Amino acid sequence: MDKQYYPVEIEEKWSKIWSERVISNKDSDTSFSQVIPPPNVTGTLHMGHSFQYAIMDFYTRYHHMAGKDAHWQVGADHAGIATQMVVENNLAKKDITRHELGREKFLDEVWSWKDYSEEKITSQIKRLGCSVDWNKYRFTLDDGCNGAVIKAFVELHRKNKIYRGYRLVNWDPSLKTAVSDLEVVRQEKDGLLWHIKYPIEDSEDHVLVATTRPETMFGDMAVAVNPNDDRYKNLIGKNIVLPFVGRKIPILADEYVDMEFGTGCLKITPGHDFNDYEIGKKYSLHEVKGQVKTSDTASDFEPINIFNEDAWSNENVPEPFSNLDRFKVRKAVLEKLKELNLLEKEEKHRISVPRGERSNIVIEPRLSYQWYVKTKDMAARANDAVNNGEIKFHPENWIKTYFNWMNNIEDWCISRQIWWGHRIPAWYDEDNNVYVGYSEEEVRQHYKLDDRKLSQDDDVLDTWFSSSLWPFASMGWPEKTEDFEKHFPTSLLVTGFDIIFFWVARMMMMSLEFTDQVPFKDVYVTGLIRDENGQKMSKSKGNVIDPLDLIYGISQDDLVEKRTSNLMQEGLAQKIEKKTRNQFPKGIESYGTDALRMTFFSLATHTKDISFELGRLKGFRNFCTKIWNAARFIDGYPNEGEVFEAINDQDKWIYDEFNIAKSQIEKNITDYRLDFAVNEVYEFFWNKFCDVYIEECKKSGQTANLRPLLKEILHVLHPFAPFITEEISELLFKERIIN
RNA sequence: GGGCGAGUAACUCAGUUGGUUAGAGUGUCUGCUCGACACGCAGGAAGUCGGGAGUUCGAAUCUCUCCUCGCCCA
Repeated sequence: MDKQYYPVEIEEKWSKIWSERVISNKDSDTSFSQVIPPPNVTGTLHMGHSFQYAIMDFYTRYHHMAGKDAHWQVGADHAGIATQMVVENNLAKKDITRHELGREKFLDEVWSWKDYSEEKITSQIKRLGCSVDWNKYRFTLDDGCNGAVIKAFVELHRKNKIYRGYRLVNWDPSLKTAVSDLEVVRQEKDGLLWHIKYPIEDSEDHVLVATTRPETMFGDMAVAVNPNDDRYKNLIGKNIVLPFVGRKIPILADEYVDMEFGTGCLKITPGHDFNDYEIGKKYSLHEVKGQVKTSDTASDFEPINIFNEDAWSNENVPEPFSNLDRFKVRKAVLEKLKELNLLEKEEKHRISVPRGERSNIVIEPRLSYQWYVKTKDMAARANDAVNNGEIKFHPENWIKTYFNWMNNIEDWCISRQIWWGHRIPAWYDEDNNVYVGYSEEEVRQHYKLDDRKLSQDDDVLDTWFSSSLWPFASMGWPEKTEDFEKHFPTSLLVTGFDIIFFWVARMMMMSLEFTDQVPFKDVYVTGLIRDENGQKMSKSKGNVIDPLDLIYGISQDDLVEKRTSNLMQEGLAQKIEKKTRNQFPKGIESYGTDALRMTFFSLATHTKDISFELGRLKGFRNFCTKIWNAARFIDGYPNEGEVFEAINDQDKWIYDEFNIAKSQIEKNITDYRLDFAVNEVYEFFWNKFCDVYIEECKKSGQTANLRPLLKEILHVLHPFAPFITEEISELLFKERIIN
C-alpha cells in the first residue's frame, strides 16, 4: 500500500466494475426504492446533481446492505424548451433556423444532441459510482414514457380533467410558445407610471388614466373606477373615446380598483393583462361597431388582441403604430400623446417585469388556445396525503412551502408551441372540431367519425407533464411490470427545494390520479449548492466548479480556459480570469470521490443555501488518507482471528464506543441527517479508533482484534466512502463488501 | 402585500427540540523527519452566539421587539 491514498486510479477501477454489475437482493420481500430526478439532456452534470446522487447512492447501498431489495431507477429527461434552445443556439452559430430545417430534420438534430449529452451524463453518473441498474435506464421521451404520457392525457381528457381553452397565457415572444406560471420569473425594477388623458364622450372633459403599459391602449375595452370614489361617481356609465382608435369604451365601477393607486382610474385591457382579463370576463366586454358593450352572457366576452406571436403590433392597431415591436409602439404612443397634449405626467414607479425563465425575454400575456389540467381536485387529494402522514417531508418545514402553493393552485397550462417533446394526442377536422385519443385510428373509432380529414395538434406537452409520471412510468406503468409491482410506491425521493412545485407536487397529483397511491413516502429536500460566498454558481459569474475537477484536480490554466470559453457576454472573460487566478493560484488539487461524497453529506444540513468550500473537502480528503493509513498499519499484522473478542479493557472500551457510534449513526441515517452521521463516523474513526485504540494496541502489543474490528468498521463506513472501503476490504480481507 | 429562512471563532458551518468550561473542518501560532499517517502527531490562541428587553435556578436555544441580508408567492 502507498503511503498516501491516491484515489483516482482506484476509483476508476471500482466505478467500472460497479457500472457493469447489478446489486439486488431479489429474494428479499422488503423493497427500498427511489427514482433519480432525471437530469436534463442539455449538457453535463453539475455540483447539485453530484450532491443529490451522493445521497441517493448512500441510501441505496445502505438499504442493500441491510438486506432489502434496493432499486434506484436511473434515467434522463428530454427537457423540452431547454434542450430545444440548446440545439437552436448551436444551429444559430451556423446561421440556420429550425424553420429552415423543418420539423422532422430539426428533431433529428435534437435526437443526435440528446445522444451526445446522454453519453456525457451517463458516464458521469457511472464515474460517481452510483449503484444503478443500467439495463433499466429510461428516457422521458422513449416509447414507454410516450405511451404513459398519451394514456395519461387521454384518460384525463375523458375524465374531463383536461380541457382546451382560449384565454390569456404567459407568452414567450422569442420562443413563441406559452409557458406556465412557474416558468415566469419576476424582476423588480425602476419604471414609470404614465398619466394619460382619456377624453369623455360628448364633453370637453377627460379622465386621467394611470398605466405602466401605454402601448396596450389600443386594446383597451373599458376604464374602471372604484364605486366609492367621489371623484368619479358622476362619470360612471359614460363613455370614453379612445385616442387614436376612436373606439368608445365604457367607464365601469368595480371594487377591484384601488383608489389610492395612481389616479384611481384604471384602463382595462383584457387581451394583455391578467387582472384586466378577469374584469373583462366579469362584464363580458365585447365590441360592437366601435362601441364596447357589457353583457350578462359569459360567451359574449371577446377581448381585443393587438400583438402577433412575436409581440409586434397587429392589424388591430392603427397607423402609424401598426407592425412595430411592442417597445417601439410604446415610444411612438408616448410621443404622439405628448404632441396631442394628452400626456399629463410621468412618475417614477417600482414595476415587476415578468421574464421567461429560459429565454429571459419579457413575457407578453397573449390570447390563445391552450390545453389545461384542472388541478383543484387533484391538489386536494395530494394535500390529504401530506396531512395524514402518507408523505413526509424532511426537513418538515418544507410542508409550509408546499401548502403555500398548493392552496392557491391555478389550472396548469400544459401545451407548448415547440417541437421537442410529446406531441399532444389531439386531432382536428376541417371545421376545427377537436378529438382526443390514443391515435388517429382510435379517435375515429371512439368518436365514430366518417372518413373526414384529420390533422394532429402541432403542439407538444410541457416537459413537467411527463416528469410528473416519472416515478411510475419509469418502472413500466401502465404495464404491470415486476419493478412496478415491487418497487412502487417508492420509498424515498431526494430533490432540491426549487422544484417542489414544478415536480414534487405534480408527481403527487398524477400518481394519486393514476395509481391511487402516493409516489413516494419520504421526501428528502436538499438545499442548493452555492459557491464559497453563497453565490449561485453560474457560467456568467465564472464561479462554476465541475465536480469532476474536484475528483481529478485541474490546473489553473485549464480552469481559466473552462470558465472563460463560450461566454455569452463579451468582456466578462478578463474579470473571470483574474478572479479565478486569484482564488486558485495553484489550480485545484485532486480530492477523490469519497472525499467529495463525505463533504456533500456534511453539507446536507437543514439550510437551503449550501456554500461549497474547499476547506471542508480538504478535511475529508485528509480523513480518507487517515483511513488508508490505519488500514496500512493494520495490514502489517498477521490475521490472528476472524472475529472480535475482547481480551482487555481497551478492547471492551473501543467495542462499546463502536456500538454507541453505530447506533447513533443509524439513527441519524433514518432521520435523514447525514451531516450528523458523517461527523459521527469521522469522530469515531479518528479520535477513538486511531488516536486511542490503535495507540493502546501498539503499547500493549495485543493486536489480534485490530483486523476484525477494522472489517466491521469498513462495513459501517461503506455507504459513506464506497471506493476506499471496497479497496481496503479487497486488499486486507480478499472479499467484497457489496457483491 | 403574504409566506419562509439566515445572522455563532479569521473563513465555511453544526449546535438533535433549555442543563457542566459553546463545537467541527479549514486557516493560524509553537514544538516535533519517534516505525501507519507532515493529507500527520503533541500542544495553543481564537467567539458580547446581530442589538435590546423579558420568561427561567439556568437561554445560542423559548417570548417580544428592533436592525441587516436572502429566497419564494401575489
